[in-house]
Amino acid sequence: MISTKGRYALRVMVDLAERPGEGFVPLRDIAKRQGISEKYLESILKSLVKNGLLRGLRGKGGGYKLTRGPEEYTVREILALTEESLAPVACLEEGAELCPRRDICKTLDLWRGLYDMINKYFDGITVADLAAGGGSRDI
Amino acid sequence: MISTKGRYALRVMVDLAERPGEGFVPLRDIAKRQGISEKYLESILKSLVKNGLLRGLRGKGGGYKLTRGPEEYTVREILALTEESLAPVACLEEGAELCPRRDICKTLDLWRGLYDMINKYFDGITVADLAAGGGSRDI
DNA sequence: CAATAAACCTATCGTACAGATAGGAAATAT
DNA sequence: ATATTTCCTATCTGTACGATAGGTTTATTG
Repeated sequence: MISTKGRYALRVMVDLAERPGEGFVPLRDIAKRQGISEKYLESILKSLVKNGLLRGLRGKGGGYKLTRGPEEYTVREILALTEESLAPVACLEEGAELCPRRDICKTLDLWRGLYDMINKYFDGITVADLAAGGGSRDI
Repeated sequence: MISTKGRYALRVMVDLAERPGEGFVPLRDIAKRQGISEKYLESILKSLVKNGLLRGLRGKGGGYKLTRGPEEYTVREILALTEESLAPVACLEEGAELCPRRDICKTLDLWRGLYDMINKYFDGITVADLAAGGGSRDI
């Protein structure tokens, strides 16, 4: 289950991708457009800045901007930062202690296959894809 | 994230599938083999019985048995019972209130695609597949 | 009929984490 | 100087996961 943190992070990235050349965009504007609490969003953007996906500038005229082109961010990269883990089961999480049943477990391959599939899916979609494709296709 | 409930349920189904023609298998034996607390497992099996995936018989010589052939249970069916929801995001859960941003949301299609993919994956694997294929392939 | 073995039922509990809120400190512009 | 904005730290609440405990009903067996 993807948390609001990850979902909000993606929406912010798309929001910024839709404003190329506008320089630094203040959190306030993003939060208002996206209908997300400013304070909560702040904590999310902090981790994106810390990991170099965004640049933040303080003071008047400050805000946030992308550090690369939208096509250079994969969905996976963003979710990996904001989610605790993308692994579908605890025993596949990084740093998990080795399951004593791993050699006889009849379900382990099921989870490995799922994990692989999800990772590939998220790897294959960029912020640019979301900005271009998403939204109301149901016309 | 799949909970222990769903993971344990699958392991129990496979465990029973590996014992065809043994009649009713007591919870005690399953729990011991799988290394799971009896009491906890009990609550999981209850829901499987209630939904007709297993038959339970009380009293001496009682236990649990499959109600169909192992190839007639899909993984999805089992997980759907034990997991609260398989939807990757809250807005896709059944009975969720309609998101007011659903027509402009740039990420909704991303989640729909993921949900579809996961459902198809789980639909395509049966308990018989798990019993046959899983485990140590790394020989 | 008594004893035993098993599923069934109800209630409780601790812990962790998601989701959020609040208040202030530091930096940048005008 | 003042306004604006990110940055930092701390705190709070509800909820669901994961588990445990004790008792009740049903069936078999000697």
